[in-house]
Amino acid sequence: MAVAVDLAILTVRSGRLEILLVRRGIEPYLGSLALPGGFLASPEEDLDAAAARELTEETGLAAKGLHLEQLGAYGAPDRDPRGRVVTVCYLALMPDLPLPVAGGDARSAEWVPVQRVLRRRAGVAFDHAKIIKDAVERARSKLEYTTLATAFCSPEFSVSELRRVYEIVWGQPIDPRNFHRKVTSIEDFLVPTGKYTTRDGGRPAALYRRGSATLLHPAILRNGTGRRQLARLRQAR
Amino acid sequence: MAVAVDLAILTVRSGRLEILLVRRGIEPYLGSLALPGGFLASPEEDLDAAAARELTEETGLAAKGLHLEQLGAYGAPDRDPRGRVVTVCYLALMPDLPLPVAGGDARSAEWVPVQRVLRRRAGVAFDHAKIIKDAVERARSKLEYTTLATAFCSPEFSVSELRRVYEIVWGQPIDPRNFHRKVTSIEDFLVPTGKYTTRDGGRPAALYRRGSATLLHPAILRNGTGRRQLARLRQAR
DNA sequence: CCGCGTTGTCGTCAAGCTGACGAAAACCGT
DNA sequence: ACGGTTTTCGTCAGCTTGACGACAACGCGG
Repeated sequence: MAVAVDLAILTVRSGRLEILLVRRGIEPYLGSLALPGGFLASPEEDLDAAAARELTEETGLAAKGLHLEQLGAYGAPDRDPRGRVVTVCYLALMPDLPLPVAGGDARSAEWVPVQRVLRRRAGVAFDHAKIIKDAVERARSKLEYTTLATAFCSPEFSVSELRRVYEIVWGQPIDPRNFHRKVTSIEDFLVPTGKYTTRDGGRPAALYRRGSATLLHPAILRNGTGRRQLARLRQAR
Repeated sequence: MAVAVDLAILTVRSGRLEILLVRRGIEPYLGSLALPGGFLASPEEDLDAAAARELTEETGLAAKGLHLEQLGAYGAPDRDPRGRVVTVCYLALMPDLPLPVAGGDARSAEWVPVQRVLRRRAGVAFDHAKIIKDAVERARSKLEYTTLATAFCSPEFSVSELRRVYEIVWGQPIDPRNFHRKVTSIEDFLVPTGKYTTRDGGRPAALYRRGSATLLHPAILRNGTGRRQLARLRQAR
């Protein structure tokens, strides 16, 4: 039985959540889009190490420093026409970096808006649509209770850049003032650099670096599901 | 490369969180405790289906109705001395039911307090200690924001039985009055049966069934990490 | 049958968090 | 200098939370 490792690499780019897909150069699904990945290089290779290796091969970037976590194993018997393949999928988050065009592999890699995949406007190979759906949902929910959103930001970022990450990943607007109050009050989430930027126009924004915190307390909750939200909707009719 | 499916079956029993382990009847690790599990029965078997099958084999209970979710894949190259084995582990939660002694397999199954494993007072085979640690942590955190605690309860249960589940899994006391207010105010979490029980002594307690809700809003947070908790600790010195 | 311990349920209150929103600060380009 | 824009600080009502008092409703032992 074959074991493969696939990667769901997400980024926030040009105002959208996008995922890195490759155009397959071999059968099956020749020519369609698919998650980057491959079979284990050697029987001695650790799963996590294989994922890191693939990540470097596809993006040309050191896996070090990038967030990489296991998403889950997918093993429906008919998911690969070549036979039984179980794939262990990993989720990676990265800032919008220029990719060293077409990874080490001959296959060409491209950023695809996840909405295109989720709305079935872009067909993907195997059961990768389902995997991408899971990856996006994992990212969305992890923004709520971890500091993972900073993984989408460059090393130094402003509060509004962080807010834009939340808005784009969740697909809903967030009040800038309340967001600012919240994130700056969480200990060890953001550490000030003392520097300022005006790259968004307007008043200069303070730049921060990631702090040591990994869990958010209290969490930053999405709207739409909380009871307060529901109560308001009921009131408003 | 071999693919196995293992099970971390948790229950709340005699005031503790316990896990179902089997004593191995074959090498390697003959005689030690290990998670129940096995290799895929056939190349056509789905991972989820294999997990459900193992669950039935080991507990004699229909997997239907029990909570079963994937925990993750474990694939360190040296985790099995026989060679390269990737195992996909599943987490199952169940109420304290009498097991039809020693599952279908010849191996004997027994409930082991997780504390015994986590504190290394009970050695377990392979990398199963790590898996069990992950399973317990998953269960603990899922109690916070899902209705999963009811999976540890019998079909009809009182608020205090539910509270005891939280107290035992989290290992910390919870105020009965606040807990009662909270869980009864969450919509579709508990549906009253109209029946009452006195099995805990004292005033009869209303019996409830699981409601249709799966997510808790707002979440029931563990103590010890929230900022309010921290603030209080600082105050108290 | 009557107190008493036990457990379940309802209330109250202060403190904290959240969402909605006003307003000022500090930059840009014209 | 003057709007336009973005950032940041405040304010306020409404809700949730934790701590805790009070009472209800059982079983039990005397």
